[in-house]
Amino acid sequence: MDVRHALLRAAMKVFAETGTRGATTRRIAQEAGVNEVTLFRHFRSKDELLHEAFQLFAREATAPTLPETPEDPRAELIAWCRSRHRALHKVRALIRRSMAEFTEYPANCSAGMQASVRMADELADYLSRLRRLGLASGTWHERVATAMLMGALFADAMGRDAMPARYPLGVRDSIERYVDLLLEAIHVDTVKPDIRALGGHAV
Amino acid sequence: MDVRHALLRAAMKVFAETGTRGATTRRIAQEAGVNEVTLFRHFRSKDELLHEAFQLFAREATAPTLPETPEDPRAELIAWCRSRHRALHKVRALIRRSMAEFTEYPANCSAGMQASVRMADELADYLSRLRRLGLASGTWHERVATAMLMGALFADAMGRDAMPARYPLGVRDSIERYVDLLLEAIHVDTVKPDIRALGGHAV
DNA sequence: CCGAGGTGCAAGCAACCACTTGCTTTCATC
DNA sequence: GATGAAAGCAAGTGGTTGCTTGCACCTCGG
Repeated sequence: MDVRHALLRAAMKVFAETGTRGATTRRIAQEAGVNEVTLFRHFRSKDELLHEAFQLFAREATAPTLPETPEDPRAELIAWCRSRHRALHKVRALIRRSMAEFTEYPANCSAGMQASVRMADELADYLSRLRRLGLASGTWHERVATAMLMGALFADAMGRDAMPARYPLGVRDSIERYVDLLLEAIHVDTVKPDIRALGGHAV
Repeated sequence: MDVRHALLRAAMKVFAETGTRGATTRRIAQEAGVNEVTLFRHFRSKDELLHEAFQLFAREATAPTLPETPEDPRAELIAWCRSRHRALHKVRALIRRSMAEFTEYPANCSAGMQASVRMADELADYLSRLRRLGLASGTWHERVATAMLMGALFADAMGRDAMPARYPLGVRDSIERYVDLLLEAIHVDTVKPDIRALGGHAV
């Protein structure tokens, strides 16, 4: 089963680099270090290979969770956002390709979108809990607040390397400040670590 | 020059549907309603056609502007965001394809990215003006606040039709609430229209 | 020692790709 | 009515693509 797994991984890599049309069976086989004929001995067609590769990829996705009972919202949200941003940024090329081919091949995109929806559900529930526990207040809509934070994370992960001018701060600082903006917006009183008291703010 | 223009428009349309590799000269010519040979009489190669098509597309982009002296930040920001969201959503297929091919063909993507950076500059400047005029306050970074709002708009425009579960509210309401969240985050006191006082908030 | 299963290799298939050639048709202008 | 530019049309070039065939090799367990 070693060759099979190598082919699946190679398929994902080549797909991320060149998309479905550009991911030729010759390139995938070469990337996996096997003969092209061997590819067709393990998979009936290129489509089947790509399909199974996407399924495997979706299964491997890890999901960090927000705590059921919030204790330190700021710390918990920052940790969650960092983990999420890291995961997005790591597979940004693949996400870009999948999104581009969403109309053409919706199946290849659906796994990632389901994961995205699950993440959004989790964050929205967490924000609702904050309000229910009296840790947050205001007239905000938890789905909109979720869309805002996750949108910022997503756009950051996708565009940071392509448009550095739009992201003068480092990833760590930026994420911290996204969370701080959201916390202000939903009226969460945070006890920021001492370090921040010294750091001051933007020029 | 009519045929030439039809070819350029057809090239953009087919590219948005299928990407560079999928945009064959046959399909583009068919879409433009001309013979494939005619395509090569007007453009030396497929690459040249696509390149000129991107340039034309970038020239046609319109740019709504935020006022130099803010008067009603909420209304001005909502209008700006709506216009920006509409523009993004209209060409979302093209943006997705361009982003996917950013690594392979950076040139095709650069025009859109430049427009995006210009927009971000404009918004960041506007937010700075708000603070300078005493209309906003706090320790937020104007580039991060900009990234957050534009990220929300971008992700919304790209993902709303693919993941409706994440966007239960309509476009108009959502944008209004993105802006309201941002205004709370950067401490802008807004006088919301009376309608909102009646509307209540999320369940 | 045998045979079965997995692999590599060379070659080939039909379809499609970007692009070219040679020729005919259209049509406004002189 | 002649002329020239722009377009259509049929055919063909060499290269790539997904996929197949036939055969040699190699490494196992029995």
